[in-house]
Amino acid sequence: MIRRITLKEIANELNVSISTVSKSLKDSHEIGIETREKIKAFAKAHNYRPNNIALSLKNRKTKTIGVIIPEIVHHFFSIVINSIEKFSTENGYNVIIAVSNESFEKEVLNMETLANGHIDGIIMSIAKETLKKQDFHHIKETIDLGIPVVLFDRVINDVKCDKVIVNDKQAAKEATQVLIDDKRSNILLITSEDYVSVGNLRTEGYLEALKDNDITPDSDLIIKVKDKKGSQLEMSFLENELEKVLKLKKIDAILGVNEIYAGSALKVLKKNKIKVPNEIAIISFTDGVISRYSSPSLSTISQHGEIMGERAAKLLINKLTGKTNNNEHKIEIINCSLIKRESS
Amino acid sequence: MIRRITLKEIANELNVSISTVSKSLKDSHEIGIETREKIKAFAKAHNYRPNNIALSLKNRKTKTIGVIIPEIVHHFFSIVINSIEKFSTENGYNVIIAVSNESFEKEVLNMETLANGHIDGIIMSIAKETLKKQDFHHIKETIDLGIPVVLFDRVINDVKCDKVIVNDKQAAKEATQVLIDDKRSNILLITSEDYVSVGNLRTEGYLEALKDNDITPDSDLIIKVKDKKGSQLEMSFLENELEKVLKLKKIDAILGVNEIYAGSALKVLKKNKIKVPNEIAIISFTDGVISRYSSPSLSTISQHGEIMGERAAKLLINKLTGKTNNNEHKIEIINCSLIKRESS
DNA sequence: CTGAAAGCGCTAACAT
DNA sequence: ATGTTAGCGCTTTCAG
Repeated sequence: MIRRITLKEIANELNVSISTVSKSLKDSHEIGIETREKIKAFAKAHNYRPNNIALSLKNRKTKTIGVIIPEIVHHFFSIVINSIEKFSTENGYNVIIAVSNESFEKEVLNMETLANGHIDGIIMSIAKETLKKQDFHHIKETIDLGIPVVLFDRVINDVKCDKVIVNDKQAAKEATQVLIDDKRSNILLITSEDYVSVGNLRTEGYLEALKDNDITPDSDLIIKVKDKKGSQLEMSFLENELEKVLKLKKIDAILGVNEIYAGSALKVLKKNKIKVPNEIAIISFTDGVISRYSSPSLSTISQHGEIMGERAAKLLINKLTGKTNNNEHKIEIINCSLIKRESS
Repeated sequence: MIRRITLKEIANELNVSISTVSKSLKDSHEIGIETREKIKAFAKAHNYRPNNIALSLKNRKTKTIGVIIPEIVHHFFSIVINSIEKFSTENGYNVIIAVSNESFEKEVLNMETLANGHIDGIIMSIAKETLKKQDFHHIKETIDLGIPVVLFDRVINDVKCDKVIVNDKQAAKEATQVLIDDKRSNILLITSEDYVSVGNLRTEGYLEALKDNDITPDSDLIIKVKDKKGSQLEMSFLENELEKVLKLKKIDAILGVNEIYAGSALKVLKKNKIKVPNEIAIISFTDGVISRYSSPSLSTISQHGEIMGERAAKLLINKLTGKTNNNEHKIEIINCSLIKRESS
């Protein structure tokens, strides 16, 4: 951002006007071929680069997309980011990332900074704390300002914008059915607290599957992992609860709403010398690295993060380029798929 | 970026000049308390936000930092990013991310876009392909343009800039020594190809430890994982090689230069019913999620990604704010630490 | 105390 | 074919 040569300097050096330079560099036929070439040569020699900031000011767009995610050290979100980044770059957009760290305050702050700043639109997944508070004014305000927003994965109903989600409920139902078909009927669900939209939907799917098979749900068989600051704490909470259940009840399967829960559960089972999948089968959401490298490897429900990212980016860019109307709001639903590994 | 109210509009509404508005909003004492308050009230009522693009143009700085990493779906890099993001935000900087995906071309492209664009400085870790090609012109050019660059983890010598690295060689040596002290002398090293700086240093450390203990290195006991497009391929290469070695040689320990290698090795050992750590102990670089959730969990060498990120950001911001001279170049070395788990 | 004007780098409509 | 000018939104110096 320092000494790069400007149009003005080129103009001065060559004793022409700034606009002549500008036009020449755009190869405008308004300018005589001779001067044009001379100017282009000079510019190239001096490694001229247009100042994008000035362009942004003029065009009222920055060609960059803001992404707000709850966590980045997280397999699913990093996959999505990667995919957003890829698709956006291909379409001439930069990506700027902000992490809310599951905090409402930070999310609002991020939103403000991005909205006042160098972005044309926002793609986001909502922080847990925000979901809990049910306070979405920042998102609404951003949209009111005319900045398009696309929500993915953790979305909410009462904000009007494009959304990309996964068929959470259905996928959970199907996974549960797979376990039931495998003659397992005491299925433990490890889920998040109710306000987390996706956790909630997955819980519903689980319950529906039980109902369809005339299995009475047992509230002891549902562990809702309490949010703590720091995943370490959450995990020890989960481990304690699980130990308790194991003593209390006979269970033959576990459905986890994400792979950290399932991975931690697996550790507990091993500690208790319980055979997986013989005694207890496991299926989990999030097809990440834990699932693949644990042993036995975990059967998972892939949420297809790459597709999510790409769809979200596509929706946003379509809005940005005016391909879709600002008042229409699409909801794209991506179908999960079950990846069978050793744990089921 | 659409209808937000501008100074000009406020000025018109209130029949004052733009500069009066500007000054009032900055609470300048030049302006009478009365008009000042009136203007501030009006601005607040209309939710006035300064246009950061205009500010950037004026100040010739954007208050954003560009980060280029080889991969984002990667525990270590995501930790670093997270930390950079955190520290930068605290200091009033935004972070914009670009992923080279280990490709030289993409890295150069990213660099160009960032350098012409909305950033004041760059933090980066170099792509494998770039290391292989030994072509660093893009980095040098960026620096010549007056844009400060900080390199981390995968760095190179012949570029003059700040760097943050880890004592790779020493850490590898110490880890090897730990294995040797545990009466293991047939230690298999799983490393990357030579041009990857960190892999190379770690290999050196391994060799030195052997030498110090009068163990003759055996080239059969060094697997250099070939780069392939797609980590799946790399892993099957690694698995094949490892199977071969297991048949050929008696080994009692493995040192992996990252946790993916170690995790994959662990899978192979299990498949072959080899007891870890009894028959073969494992230590690996990268203290990530694989190490923690595999079983047995892996002893790892933590590279302290949070510290790296913070240091890198601090170095850059110090340059940006003029706290340090543009011509001095610091190299910060972070000490790894060995985290003992079940595999050793 | 308030305002006019220049300028950051660029584009584009409008002269010449 | 080339140049002048206004303007994107803001800050800041200098006049009034």
